[in-house]
Amino acid sequence: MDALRGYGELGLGSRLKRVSEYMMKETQLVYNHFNIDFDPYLFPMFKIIANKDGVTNSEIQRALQFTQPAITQSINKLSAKGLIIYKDDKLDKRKKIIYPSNKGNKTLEKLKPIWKSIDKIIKEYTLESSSSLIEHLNILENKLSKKSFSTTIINDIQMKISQDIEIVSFENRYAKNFYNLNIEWLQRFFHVEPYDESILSKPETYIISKGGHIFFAKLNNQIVGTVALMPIGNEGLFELTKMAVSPEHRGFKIGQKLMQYSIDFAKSMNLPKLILYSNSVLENAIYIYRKYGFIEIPIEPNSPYKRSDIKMELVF
Amino acid sequence: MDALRGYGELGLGSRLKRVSEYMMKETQLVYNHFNIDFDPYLFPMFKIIANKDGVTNSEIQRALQFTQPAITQSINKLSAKGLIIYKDDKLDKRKKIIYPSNKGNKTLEKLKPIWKSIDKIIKEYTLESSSSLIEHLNILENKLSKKSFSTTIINDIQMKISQDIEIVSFENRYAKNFYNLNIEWLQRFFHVEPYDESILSKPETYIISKGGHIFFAKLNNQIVGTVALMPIGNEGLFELTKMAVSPEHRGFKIGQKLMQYSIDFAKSMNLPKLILYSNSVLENAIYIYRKYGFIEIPIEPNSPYKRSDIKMELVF
DNA sequence: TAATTTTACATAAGCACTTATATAAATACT
DNA sequence: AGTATTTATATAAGTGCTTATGTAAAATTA
Repeated sequence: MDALRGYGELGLGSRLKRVSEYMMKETQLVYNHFNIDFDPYLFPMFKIIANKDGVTNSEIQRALQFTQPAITQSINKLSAKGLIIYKDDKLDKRKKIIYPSNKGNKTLEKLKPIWKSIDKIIKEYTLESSSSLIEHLNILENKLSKKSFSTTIINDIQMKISQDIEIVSFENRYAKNFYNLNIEWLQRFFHVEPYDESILSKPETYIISKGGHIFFAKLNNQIVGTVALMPIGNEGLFELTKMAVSPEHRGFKIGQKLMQYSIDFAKSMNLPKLILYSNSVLENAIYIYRKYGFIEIPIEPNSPYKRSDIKMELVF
Repeated sequence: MDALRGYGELGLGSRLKRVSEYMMKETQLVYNHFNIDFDPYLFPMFKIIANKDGVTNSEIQRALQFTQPAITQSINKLSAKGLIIYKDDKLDKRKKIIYPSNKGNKTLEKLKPIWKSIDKIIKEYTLESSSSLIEHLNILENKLSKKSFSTTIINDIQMKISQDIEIVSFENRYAKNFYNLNIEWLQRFFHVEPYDESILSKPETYIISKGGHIFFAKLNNQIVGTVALMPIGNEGLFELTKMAVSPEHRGFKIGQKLMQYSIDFAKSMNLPKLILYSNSVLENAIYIYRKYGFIEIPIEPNSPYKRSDIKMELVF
């Protein structure tokens, strides 16, 4: 029982507000999912700044028809996020000319695929002929209530990226990527031991030459994730380890793609099972392990990694 | 150059917000114009309270899908305006049951024609078939930019009321209306003199029997305004005086309707001119006098009214 | 050239929402 | 019956806008 809908044209103002607020909130969730420090309400301003390369406060104000203090405040927010920089106008000392910063341009590149997907999905939802504005709103709200807007957008983006992800095997030129991808989470969560340094610096020596395998996720010719299968003991037991995804590419299910590939590979080798060691602070990783069928088993007192407090296995 | 429009589907969220905010603001202007102490954002809540006769905070919340604090705050606002009253639920002591107050019901009666007009105009603007939501928004915004929404609504209501207004001549049964209508503004702006009391209490004696005329504006069988033409001296000079409109019916151009009728009447009597005395604080009245062609002339030192500081005449 | 008006931007406070949290009463669980 | 959970409402603080106002520089006018 949606009272606002029952009011028809009379409730249009409140109705528009409700839909708008919903979409803003959901868009925020999408930005959060992809770890982008950006707010939906900043979108119109930031897009103008990005398009025009050098605008003033009042130029934005005229283009958007918000009040001038609203623009000033949003600009301050963009500046606080480090997305824009100012230059003083030489000819008119009152003016502050606004440009996207380097970080701003990087953020923009991350935002573009999201904006593209939003545009696509909204078109799917609203490019329909109808006999009134209210009917169009009904259609839109019905679609939004079936599946949340954020989920739809996130899935759409993940699917698109997923199609473009290619899994490749180790080559020497990827050694540096292997190091960089893994050192990031090691440094962030734990202390990097000398043994870590060795294994990450010389994967050829420590993994490949011992009969192990390293796979990489490649997106647009860029290495964005990795995982290794390392033999332990000499009974054909393999450990899944050194899984990492670039911070800029989290949220695209790249970890899951690597995991699926590793499992398929292990099965094709007729391995009886895979084991892995992890730590309970690595919640996202453990979520993936569980999702792909790994079950927690007791960890031996002298486990090979000091930092591990969880051992899991996947029996085929 | 409207950047938001240029963004198409991508800018939908911001776009909806903009249209919504515009309509809210304009609706506020309409309420202000008709001297109704009400806010557009209170509309959905107040309509539920009015329809259901006895609702709780959380029932409203479920019907509108706002957050519960939003409802509590709006209810407090409605209460502060005196539009609602509470009763405690006997069975469940947590609940506060909300009803419209007497003032609330009165306000509701004033709001209904406005809501009716808003619904009608929005239907005119949006009951059109189009191939996308954005196109519908374009149509709506184009129409809103041609003539402000508030002006359109106010004119529509004024026109409807104007058609229903009937001007009638003095009868004894209207004497009380003549008194009440005039005493209101006299008390509000000035001090009521004994002579005022006499003339307002006995219009028959002081105006009609001396060859004067009194007209009344009648709306739905209710007297809502008045004006008098009073002879002064014995050279056929008439003074336009005692013009008043009920506070509940201001904004409907009733004063202008009475003025037009008086002028037509004076012309039909072949009067050479009309004069009037007023005071500069009565800005709305003077606006009407000027609009209908009255010109300010020097006021005699011993004018008949202590409170007058302006004298005007309209020569035919 | 001096005085006035306009333009560009900033700051303060208010408003209608939000999230987070508190409190009391009713209901469900064991 | 006693305890935990849920429900109904209130309060506090934050957010993105608004209006109102201030300040400095530029443009216009006298």
